[in-house]
Amino acid sequence: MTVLFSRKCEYALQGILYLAEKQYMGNISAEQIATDLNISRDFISKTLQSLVKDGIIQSHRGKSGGFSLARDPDSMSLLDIILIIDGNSVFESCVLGLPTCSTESPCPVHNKWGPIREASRKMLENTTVAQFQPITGSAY
Amino acid sequence: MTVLFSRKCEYALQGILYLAEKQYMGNISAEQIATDLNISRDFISKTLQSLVKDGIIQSHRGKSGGFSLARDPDSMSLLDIILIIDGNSVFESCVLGLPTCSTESPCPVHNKWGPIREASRKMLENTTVAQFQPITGSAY
DNA sequence: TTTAATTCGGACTATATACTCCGATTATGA
DNA sequence: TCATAATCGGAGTATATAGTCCGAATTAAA
Repeated sequence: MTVLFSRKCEYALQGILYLAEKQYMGNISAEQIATDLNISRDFISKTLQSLVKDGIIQSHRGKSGGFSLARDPDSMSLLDIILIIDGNSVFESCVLGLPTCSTESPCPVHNKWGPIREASRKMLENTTVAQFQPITGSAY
Repeated sequence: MTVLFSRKCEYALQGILYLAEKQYMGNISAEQIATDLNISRDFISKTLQSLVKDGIIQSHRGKSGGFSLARDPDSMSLLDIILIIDGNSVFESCVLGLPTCSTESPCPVHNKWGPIREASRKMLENTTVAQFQPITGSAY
């Protein structure tokens, strides 16, 4: 079960953090990434492909091809990635799932939840991909 | 798509908040609840049935039967309900889904996330079902 | 120019969650 | 005692997400 973000989003974050770490090595194959992150090659491959479409990472086919970051990791926040993949429903939708809940007509929990929601959004917005290098030896 | 809790959990919270509001009316039928909350009768029924097993609410069969709270709404926190239905994975698991991430060997995001996780847990723990009455006229 | 390594893309399967259906059971009250 | 109104419980369907498979296209280097 996913905690907060979709599995696809989790894998994307893992993949990007990994690519940022290995940035100096140029293209890295899906095979290599899958092995290091202990994820199925086909699945991380699919996930990374969609990130290519989103312009977050680059890919190169053929021999010695692979994936690499498309943007400066300094200008890439975790929030950027989350918004692209999962959208902003995590930060907007009602916690109780009430369809009619909104800022104007808040459900019982809405106002209590607001500050926490804002804090997490800000944290993710202010945390860039670059901040995490090097991460080798950590939970990977 | 669910935001934070499972759909079952969302419906359970809605149902319990609703029952707390209508507490003085005694048994309320699944039919009635479904209509007021705009949820399928069969589904809210199933959800409430499992809450009966968990001892959170009571049920009575037969004519003029229905559901009612089993405990004092003052002593029922939102966290109680969430833990029973979704477990505590929301508060424990790694945000990035890394299986090896833990307090001892935290992933890059782990420590940044900690305070927010704690704040939300505390909020849910300190918010009782009783605090929300009456909620008629709000987002229901 | 050929071979090997790689992404790409489409179609497929698996699984968990969400949701429905309906008959059996139970209780009330006329 | 009978009709009615309700939960109970089990089995089924629907849908979204997760994950796999494999062949085609592409590229680098031998």
